[in-house]
Amino acid sequence: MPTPLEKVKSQPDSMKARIFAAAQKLFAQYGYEGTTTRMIAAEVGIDISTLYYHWGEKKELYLAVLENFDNEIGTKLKEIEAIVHGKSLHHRLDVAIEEMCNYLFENIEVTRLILFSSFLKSKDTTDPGVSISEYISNVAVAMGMAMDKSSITPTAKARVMAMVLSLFSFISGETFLRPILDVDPDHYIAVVKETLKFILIPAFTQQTGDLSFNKNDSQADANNSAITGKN
Amino acid sequence: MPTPLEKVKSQPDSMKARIFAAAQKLFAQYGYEGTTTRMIAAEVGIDISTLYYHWGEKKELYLAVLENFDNEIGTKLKEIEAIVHGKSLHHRLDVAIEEMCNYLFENIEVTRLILFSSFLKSKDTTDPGVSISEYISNVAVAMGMAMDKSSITPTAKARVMAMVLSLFSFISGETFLRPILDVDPDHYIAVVKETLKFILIPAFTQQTGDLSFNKNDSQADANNSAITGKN
DNA sequence: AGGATTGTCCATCATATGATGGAAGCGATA
DNA sequence: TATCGCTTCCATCATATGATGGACAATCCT
Repeated sequence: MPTPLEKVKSQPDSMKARIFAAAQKLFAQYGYEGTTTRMIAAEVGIDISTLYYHWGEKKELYLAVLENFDNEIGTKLKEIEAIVHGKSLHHRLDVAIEEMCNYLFENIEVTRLILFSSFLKSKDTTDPGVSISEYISNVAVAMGMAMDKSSITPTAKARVMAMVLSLFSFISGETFLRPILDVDPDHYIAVVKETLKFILIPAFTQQTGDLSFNKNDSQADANNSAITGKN
Repeated sequence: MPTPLEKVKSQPDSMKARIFAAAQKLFAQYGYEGTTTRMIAAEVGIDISTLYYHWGEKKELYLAVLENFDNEIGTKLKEIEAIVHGKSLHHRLDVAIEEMCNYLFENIEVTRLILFSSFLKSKDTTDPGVSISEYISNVAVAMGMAMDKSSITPTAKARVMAMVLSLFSFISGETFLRPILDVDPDHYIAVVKETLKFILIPAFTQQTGDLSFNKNDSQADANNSAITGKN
């Protein structure tokens, strides 16, 4: 049975869903404090009263946006895990980076939102909070960095975090970072994927002995140091 | 000759400097919109009029905070470059990560601020903007990824970006991430350093020959032209 | 048709916030 | 002491914002 939010989203033309979409976009662009109910209403082209009629107070709308992301990201992670289950770590990373990039780039606003809502303090005491921690643990287990979710070392968690942070940063910062790279949106996605693979795959597939979790991937260090050439 | 801002900071007990410090802290915690002049005044323990007397409008104070960071980070990067100049890339990365972590952890608020001010849109048209782009180019050149600042490929810039983003994310998100790792502050710094080295050093020093996953970028070129090669 | 329900907007309120003017305090100097 | 300049605070304003009540219109149901 669908959650109340799923029911709303299943009718994208409904006023409640249109308001939701506008709110998602604006909250992500300007943050919670920086977004006013009037901005949201204007984006939809309605009166603020209509907004309040459908959603009640601003915070309710904000929480719905967060809750929605939480569900979506969880579903997406399970999807990816199903695809790559049993494959080599190298292959898993490749697919995961590819898939997560595609997904998050289609939802840049939400990606921004989750990063900011996690990092920025709220003056309100009622912090919503998305279950990022849960996902990190799941990924760590899925990558074979721990036997189960209760026995994950801080080191392992931090390494998964590094992956997530890189990914989220590149996508959340697109409007800021892309002009620096001076590429068009499609190229930006490609560059980000390539960069993430460049950064992450060597780290996780190397044999360094201090990794208690490395199981099925022995990537001999080919000493093709193309970058170290200088000096 | 000191800049106006340096002059202010040189007298830490002066009202103007105390206001500056409080503003820096609060802007970083709550963002620009989420911070009110009354909050800043309350933090210092003064009336808002006193704040306006010393700094004028809110935006002026905000810009000063950004400008200050801009100067500090630029200085720090030059310091690090001076220390590691001529050393191996591995050693440079090791020192740079160590030094930047130490520095940024001593200035978590400012680190947060710069990340948010870059990533969050402002309703005001006058975007301040810090010269991140400049620093990325400098680092790319310093790492031997390009001959000069005018000939840096998007790929090279993106790789430097990945370093910067990881670093900034881990530090900006400390209040959110540390509870997930469940470690004390000192341990958190250590874990972050170790994780960044784990992630970054293999990528930049081993270069396992396969950027095999991505299509076009065939740059198996030897020496430092692998990245600098303009396509 | 007639009434109820639903959805939308206009007008409005209460509060928070950016900003200012003026009075009062305080120290230095003549 | 009197005066001046610098600093701080109180009172206040104008606007923006979250939120609400009520009027009006459209739709549905009998």
